[in-house]
Amino acid sequence: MSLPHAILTALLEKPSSGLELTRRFDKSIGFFWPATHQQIYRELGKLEQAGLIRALPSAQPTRGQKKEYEVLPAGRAELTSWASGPQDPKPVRDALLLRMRAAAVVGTEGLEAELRRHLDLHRQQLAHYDAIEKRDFPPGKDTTENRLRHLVLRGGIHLESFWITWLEEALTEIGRPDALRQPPSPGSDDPVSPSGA
Amino acid sequence: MSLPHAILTALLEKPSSGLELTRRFDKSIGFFWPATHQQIYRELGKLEQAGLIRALPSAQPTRGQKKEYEVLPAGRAELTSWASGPQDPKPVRDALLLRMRAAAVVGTEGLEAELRRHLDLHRQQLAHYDAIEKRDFPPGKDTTENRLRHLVLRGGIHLESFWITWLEEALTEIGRPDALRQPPSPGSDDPVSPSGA
DNA sequence: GCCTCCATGTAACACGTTACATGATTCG
DNA sequence: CGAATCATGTAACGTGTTACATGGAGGC
Repeated sequence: MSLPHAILTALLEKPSSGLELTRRFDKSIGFFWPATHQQIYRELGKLEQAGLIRALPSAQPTRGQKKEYEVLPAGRAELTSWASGPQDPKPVRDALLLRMRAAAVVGTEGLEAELRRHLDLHRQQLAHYDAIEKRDFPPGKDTTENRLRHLVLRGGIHLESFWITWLEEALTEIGRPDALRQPPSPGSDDPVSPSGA
Repeated sequence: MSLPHAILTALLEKPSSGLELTRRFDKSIGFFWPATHQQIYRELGKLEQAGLIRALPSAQPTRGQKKEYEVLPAGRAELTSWASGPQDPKPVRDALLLRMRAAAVVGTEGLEAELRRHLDLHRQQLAHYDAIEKRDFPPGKDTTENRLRHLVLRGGIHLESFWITWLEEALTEIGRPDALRQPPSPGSDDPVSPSGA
């Protein structure tokens, strides 16, 4: 139930058409909630039907014609309530950690190269965020909205830094002398808990 | 395409029935790839049909009767290939960051309490991981498999630490003198980029 | 016999992903 | 007028989520 709220947020920041939203997602909200244009059109339809947004009257409803949306009071209320209520954090779901776990069973072939590749990608992303931070959040301009948006960006920065740190640790570790022998014995005991419980 | 591979990994570690898998997921693989029993049964069916696993002959196929699976050579091959090939990291998708962004538009009511709550949850999870680390990865026992599994766990530990750090930073920041005034002006400019580009 | 727990499963829906279809506008 | 681009959409599918259904085994 997050995409509709992401869209409401974006529309409150600035009324837009579907494609405009898509592009704006790609360079800001989409960093922590990506969405394709198909998802966005689908949600815009639902939000309009639910009476949370409406198409600006200026636009004709013919196909291929730009259609701008704005948030209605009910939409703002819905967003406010969603943003202020409790919501548990969603558990992590990460394929790289999983593949590492698989490598413990079927062998580490190709693993080191993959870790290096990911390390590089995360460094690029971090550089990207750093550039945005320099550009958009210079000292001063200290409004409440900006502080909050800055915090979100710093979340992204910390997250990329986490990956970089961990990947470097992992590369060091699997590079150590005896750590690169091939597939281990089958039938070893349970995942994180060889000692039970 | 990750759940089937998570299941193959778990089954290689130890042949199991659906419920056993579910329980083992809950305390190890599920930390970074959660799955409910319904998902697991569904995938077990697909994997069996695809010829990657098979039910152990000892078990009868009546409803309500335990059914154990083991991985076939084709399954191991599939897992090996999946674990060694390239796969781009999936972009982040996090509701708390999103809600913070929304709060920049509709106001910060309830935000601080929610941040504290999350902080607490992440501290608990970190404590949990720390306990597992102490129990399962004492110095020594330095096989390749254990090193890899330890690295995965350390990934979880780093990740929780990231959240704790960031949440503490956020709480400090929104606690600062002028940062808690109510809803900001509507119609402010673009998300991360008030200055454009 | 009844309740509880173990175990396997069905059904329906929500959401994300990918590929493709179609109309409008602009520019050479 | 033809091609490229902008813009909105359809369709089909994979996976995750939630609620519920069914059968067997053991204890009281």
